[in-house]
Amino acid sequence: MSDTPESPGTPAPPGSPESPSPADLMDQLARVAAAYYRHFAAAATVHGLTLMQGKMLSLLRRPRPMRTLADLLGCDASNVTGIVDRLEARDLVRRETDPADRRIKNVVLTEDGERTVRAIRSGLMSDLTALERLDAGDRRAFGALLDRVFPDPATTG
Amino acid sequence: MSDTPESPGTPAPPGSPESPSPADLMDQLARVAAAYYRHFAAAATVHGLTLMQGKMLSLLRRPRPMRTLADLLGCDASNVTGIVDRLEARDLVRRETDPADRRIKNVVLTEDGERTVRAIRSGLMSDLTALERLDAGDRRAFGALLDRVFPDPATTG
DNA sequence: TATTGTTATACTCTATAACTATA
DNA sequence: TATAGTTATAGAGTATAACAATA
Repeated sequence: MSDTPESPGTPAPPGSPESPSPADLMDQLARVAAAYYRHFAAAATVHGLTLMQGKMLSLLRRPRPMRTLADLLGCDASNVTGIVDRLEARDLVRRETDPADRRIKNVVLTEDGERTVRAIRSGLMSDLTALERLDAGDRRAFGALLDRVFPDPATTG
Repeated sequence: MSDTPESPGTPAPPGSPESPSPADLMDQLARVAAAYYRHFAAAATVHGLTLMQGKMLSLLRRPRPMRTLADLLGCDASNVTGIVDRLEARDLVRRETDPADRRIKNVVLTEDGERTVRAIRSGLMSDLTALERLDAGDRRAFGALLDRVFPDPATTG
């Protein structure tokens, strides 16, 4: 290995009592976000799904209008058509026209889709064994810090 | 807003002293990773760059072989060719053949590329204002927890 | 008129396989 | 032989603009 990806900036030396700077934390968040998606994509690939298809399924704990899915995925509404098309072709989701507003199509998990979502979550969880090793105090602290840095709109507003 | 993305699982009620479960933290990490990339992509878009192009530039604090870039991005080597092509066409990076091993091409930031990287990082940092508001103790605790859950290969090995 | 979802289009990202050139 | 990088290909994700159906 002739080219190690050493961490950027000037992190504190091992065993030092110094705190990382905000910029150091930003770099660490970049690494963590990349690692999370690497694990998630691997868990989705096991079931022949892409990252986006896996994300989509994960959003369907309850039926959602196409439009809402676009907002939650952070992509244009036109993309959702194709992603849902491919999931529907594999019988993982269904489109159901909303009786109250016939413009809206709610996307619903099939039984196969529910099984797949559970399997992806379970596979991901078994990759994140470090979470299981945190004691209750660390979990509370970690959750609180994550929430401070990226406030949850559902919790906040 | 008729369709709120309420958090999954059974999170502790507001003000409760209860700790989130490992599964709750996994969901929170999903939310955080998505939020990080939403901010990062927005910072890259300001400069007319895609998420992958922005990621690529961010890896080039020092020159890197194409192969290493593929490993760091977690994609096939053949993709790097195209991504670097597009960045090179915009004079943000250069390819330089390694004198010691003429098979290797090191990708180097141009001055324009360096400016762009700084601008992206600065734009991202100003989106993550919550990081600036953490005191030294919280930063140290947050960094340590992030490292426990996603160990840094550079620090660990 | 406004909103939901689809289609058409063009571009980017992606993995696979086959290739060139270096080692 | 093995490795670094490229090309060709096909499929998936992406935004934009134009459109139909519904409100």
